[in-house]
Amino acid sequence: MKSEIPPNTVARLSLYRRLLEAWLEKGTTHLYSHEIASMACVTPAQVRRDLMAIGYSGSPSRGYSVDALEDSIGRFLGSDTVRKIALVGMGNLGRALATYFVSRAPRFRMTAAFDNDPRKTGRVIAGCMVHPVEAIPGIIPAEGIRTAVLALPPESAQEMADTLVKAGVKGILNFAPVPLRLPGDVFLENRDVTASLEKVAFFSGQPREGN
Amino acid sequence: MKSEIPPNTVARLSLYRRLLEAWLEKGTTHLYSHEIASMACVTPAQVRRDLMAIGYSGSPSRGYSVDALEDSIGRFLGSDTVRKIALVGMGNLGRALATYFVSRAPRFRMTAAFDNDPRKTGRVIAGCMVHPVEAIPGIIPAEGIRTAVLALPPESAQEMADTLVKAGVKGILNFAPVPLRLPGDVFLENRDVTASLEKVAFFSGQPREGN
DNA sequence: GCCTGTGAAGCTATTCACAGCT
DNA sequence: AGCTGTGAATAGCTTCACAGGC
Repeated sequence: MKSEIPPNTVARLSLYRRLLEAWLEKGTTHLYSHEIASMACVTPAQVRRDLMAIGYSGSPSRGYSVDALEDSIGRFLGSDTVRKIALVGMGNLGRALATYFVSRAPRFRMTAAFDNDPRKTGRVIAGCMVHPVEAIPGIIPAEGIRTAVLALPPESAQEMADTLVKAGVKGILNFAPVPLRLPGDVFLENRDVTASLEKVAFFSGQPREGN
Repeated sequence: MKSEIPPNTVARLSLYRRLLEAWLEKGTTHLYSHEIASMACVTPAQVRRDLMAIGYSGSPSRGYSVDALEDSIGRFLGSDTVRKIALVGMGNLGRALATYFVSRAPRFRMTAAFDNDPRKTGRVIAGCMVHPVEAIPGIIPAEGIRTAVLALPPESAQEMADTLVKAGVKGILNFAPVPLRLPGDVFLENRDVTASLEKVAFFSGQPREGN
């Protein structure tokens, strides 16, 4: 095989799609790459490359068909099928994420949530049924869940990640502030909020050249 | 000027530092690059490059002094001085972030929080005094705040970002799921959670080669 | 003229590989 | 022998710039 999709392209496609939906509702039928680029705050060349990656072609005279492109991105990302997600950790961050996903990312289904606190398990919190972590090996394969979000304290993150991978998870979005050691066939995205803030704080101090 | 620090290096330094602190408490005095690398789940060469960037040198025989390195990173990141942060948006995510920072990132001070909901303003929530957004132009310059975290719905994110920049903010950590158009001298880090989840879900489906 | 699609160039980030030190 | 520091190589991502089409 030759062609790989750059991860950043996937993230941008997600954004393009949301922008296109807004235009669809307004009845706009066609957009040029520079118009999409402007809304997404990227360069027009970037937009064309990204669309090239999913094999979608526009017309030089009219640009891209909003309707067909939205559909094309949707099928590429797989959002026409239900994508089941597991959430592990129902602390402050976990609850906020659950609420966020339910209201803002309806294309994902938060199929199951897990926590080790018995005061939380067995209840529905933020729209998600919370199970004890011991139920992971049973529920994940039974539901065919392949994607998990970790919102855990650093102490238990690695252990839960191992449990998830053993149960068949192939992609983890990790909010715990520790690195995870995972097999190479599991996709990992780290969102260490402390490190992000450190980065921003650092460059807020440094003077930067404008563009 | 010639040398620029790679943003990713800054994020990793934040991680190294936290790892070193744990070893300091255990009384370990020296570590080799491959030991730090193993804990951080990166390559030894990456660690040496990162430390080279801050001008810290180890010894081929003993490795890096945990104590001196921790200190060196701290001074480089500026964490010996108080770094004031403003948080804008006290919804579910904002509250979770505030709680998280107060307990897990004590080197940052959440100096002020802002929200436009009158039921929230004037109170202390998650350890932060919440002000109305109209107070931004007064408080930000008075406190000398240069860094802000945005946890807002997409509709108001751009407007609040503009207000913050006008008030002197030079770095924004954006959790709103929209791109922000900002002057080139303002550092921007986007943490669009929907896009992150989309990326992970996409690659959870695709088979990937191991390492 | 102004657009798309895309080879080539340019940047940035990471890893290799080895000289030099102890 | 096994480490660090680093030039050189590689990989990955973004932008340039232009051929080709309406």
